[in-house]
Amino acid sequence: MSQGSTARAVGEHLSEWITEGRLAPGDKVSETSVASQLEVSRNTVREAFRLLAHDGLLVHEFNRGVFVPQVTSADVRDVYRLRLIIEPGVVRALTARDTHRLGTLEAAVAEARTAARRRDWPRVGTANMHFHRSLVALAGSPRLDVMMRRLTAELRLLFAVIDDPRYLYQPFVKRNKELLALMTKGRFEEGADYLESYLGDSEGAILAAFEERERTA
Amino acid sequence: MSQGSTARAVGEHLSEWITEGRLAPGDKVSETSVASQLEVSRNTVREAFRLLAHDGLLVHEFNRGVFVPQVTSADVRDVYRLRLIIEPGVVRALTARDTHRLGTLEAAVAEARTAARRRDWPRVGTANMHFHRSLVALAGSPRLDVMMRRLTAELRLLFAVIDDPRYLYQPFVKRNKELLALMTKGRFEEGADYLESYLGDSEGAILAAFEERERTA
DNA sequence: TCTAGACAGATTGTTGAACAATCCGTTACG
DNA sequence: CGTAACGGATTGTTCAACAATCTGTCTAGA
Repeated sequence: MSQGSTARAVGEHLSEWITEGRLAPGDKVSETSVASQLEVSRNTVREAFRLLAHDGLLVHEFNRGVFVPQVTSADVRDVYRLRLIIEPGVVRALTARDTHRLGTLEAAVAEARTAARRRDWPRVGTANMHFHRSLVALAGSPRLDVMMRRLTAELRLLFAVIDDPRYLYQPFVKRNKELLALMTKGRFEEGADYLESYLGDSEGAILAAFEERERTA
Repeated sequence: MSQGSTARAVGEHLSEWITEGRLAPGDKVSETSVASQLEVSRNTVREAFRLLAHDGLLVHEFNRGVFVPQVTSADVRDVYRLRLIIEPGVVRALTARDTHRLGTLEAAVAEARTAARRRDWPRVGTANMHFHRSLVALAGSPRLDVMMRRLTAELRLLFAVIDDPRYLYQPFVKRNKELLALMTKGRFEEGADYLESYLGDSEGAILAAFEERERTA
């Protein structure tokens, strides 16, 4: 199976189920049902639960079980508030030396490009996640990487709520590419500004969808 | 015992063992030894391990076991780099309204005061942790709270390496109190500046101890 | 002497069954 | 109609066992 732990494999399954909407926010995820569906032991499922709780994709309530988090517009604001602090900050702190360390970003852009051509929007989402994680990784802070990992995981949770993912994912492909172009030229200050407006737009789009949804509900 | 989960109780035990130096950085922590010492099942120990790994107090290596993280001066720099961004940023973003929301900070200062009088330095450390977590909580960002929880946990890990904790903890009592005084008066900009220099000093002190240690080793 | 590989012991990963504790929806009662 | 007891279902924890992997030792060979 996927190298090593079966618990990890179970975690990846659950992660897909969540990002693909097969498990909706608020849903309870029972140990026995997952165990029987994936043909693993209950104990292994529990370990997988802990892994996903680590990334914020599941919440654990003692003696009650694990649930897919109920996300609201407040969560959208919270996630983007942190992204708007972290990501432009990282870009602004870069110097000319870093121009030659953008390989992972280029890979992520290419990944998004081919996925978009194939209309494979979930994969575009993954590529986008990779892009922003790689961006933050340039700061060289292991702890910031952990934080960003969690943020991007929760980001996908937010996107999973939206009906039409294309509407949200499509703009990323172009804007990531343009941001990378600026950075390759060493124009980091411009890049940070661009990223700020880009994130602001993104937040606005998701927020609109959420507030619409909350109005009806 | 501590309400609810025994896994959590085991986690708290391990956490103490680490912060008190009974478990040193680099040490391997075996499942069976912990299970027999605390008279719980191996499975419960594994769950406790995951909880602490979540806070960065243990690292899990597949098929090899869990270890107390090996901390270096690079980790000191990383932790303080993030603290220096987060904490003064939070203080600067406060407004007059927040002047009446400093109860938890006052409690933490009081806790540190009484603990210091009793020469109970580990408890002073805990109080200091509470102070800074409460400070960041003022930002009202659940995700930032999670990040800060991890940072403070790792901070104690760093302190655990130092031989004489008094030397490091004592200054905190006074400076937290003074910072709180500024904030109570609504002088947040000054407070942020104060906090910056305070954190800078703290980093310097710990860094000196670490670099001395690394020179000998 | 040093390196490489095989072997054995110890540890982790996972399973399955079992039981206590807790939660939750239903029912019966006031 | 509200409430309290009841019972089924789910979680928390334990235990025993086995497979997979790691680690250190020992031997064989250059």
